Amino acid sequence: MEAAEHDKRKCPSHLSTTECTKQLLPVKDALDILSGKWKLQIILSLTFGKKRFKQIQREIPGLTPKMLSKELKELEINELASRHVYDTSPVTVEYELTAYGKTLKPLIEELHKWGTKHRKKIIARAVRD
Amino acid sequence: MEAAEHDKRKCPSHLSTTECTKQLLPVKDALDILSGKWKLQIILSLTFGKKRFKQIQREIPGLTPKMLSKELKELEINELASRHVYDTSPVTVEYELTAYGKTLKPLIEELHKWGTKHRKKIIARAVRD
DNA sequence: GATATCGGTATACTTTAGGAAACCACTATA
DNA sequence: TATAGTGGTTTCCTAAAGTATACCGATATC
Repeated sequence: MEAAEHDKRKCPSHLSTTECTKQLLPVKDALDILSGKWKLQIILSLTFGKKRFKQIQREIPGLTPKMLSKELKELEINELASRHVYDTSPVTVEYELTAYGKTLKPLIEELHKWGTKHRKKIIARAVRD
Repeated sequence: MEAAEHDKRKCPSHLSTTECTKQLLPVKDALDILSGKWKLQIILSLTFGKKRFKQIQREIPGLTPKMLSKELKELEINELASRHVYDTSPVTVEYELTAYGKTLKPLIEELHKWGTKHRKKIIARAVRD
């Protein structure tokens, strides 16, 4: 009975349908880290070194403090960036990519590679038609 | 003057700030293809072979025909999936990943790899605390 | 003749993401 | 004493994403 319920058209023979969707969870996690309007730009900005709050905001036109604050908190929660407060006046806060945060690099490069090919393909079609 | 305007803390020395953000466009393109609530599951479903509309819908619980229709159209527009209509009764429509659509696989695997590590890290921390 | 299946579409609704503007305590500068 | 900069928060609002439900014409089955 159990074996008969498995439909080979849906999933590879060694995986049940629910196991398949479980495989998607980590992919969605990774995607969540990178998607959204500002995350990539903020991460990119931090790949070039430590940055202060206003400094990031100035670099990224249109980015409001609310959004920046929210995104930086998420980066911290995910241990991708660290926050350092210095007791100066006015207070200095620096954000920095962690070593772990830097492990995103190959992933972003892979996205860049595929995206570049895709741009070419879509633009080529637009010219053709 | 022009050279002096370039801030090395922001971007690598060979790129201007605007050139940097241009580099992000293809990354965003790739991300757009994969993000959204259903895209990944639909693509995954099609990696196991041709599928009919209702068949996909039955495989993915919660997916409404409106969303499925919309996502399939986007996949078609991006040439990731193809649509074949057969003049049977009732009409048969099959969707299939194109060869190009299959080039997403290494990208999704990369996301899976990073996401799996990330899950472990975050779960380990949750257990620790 | 009623019901079900096929591949969708149409309309109305809720939920989430993001934007605009004002504001906070603190301090340095003019 | 006024102004500007620091790192944010709060409130209100709009736009986009997604959900629920009903419906369509065609045909096959009961």
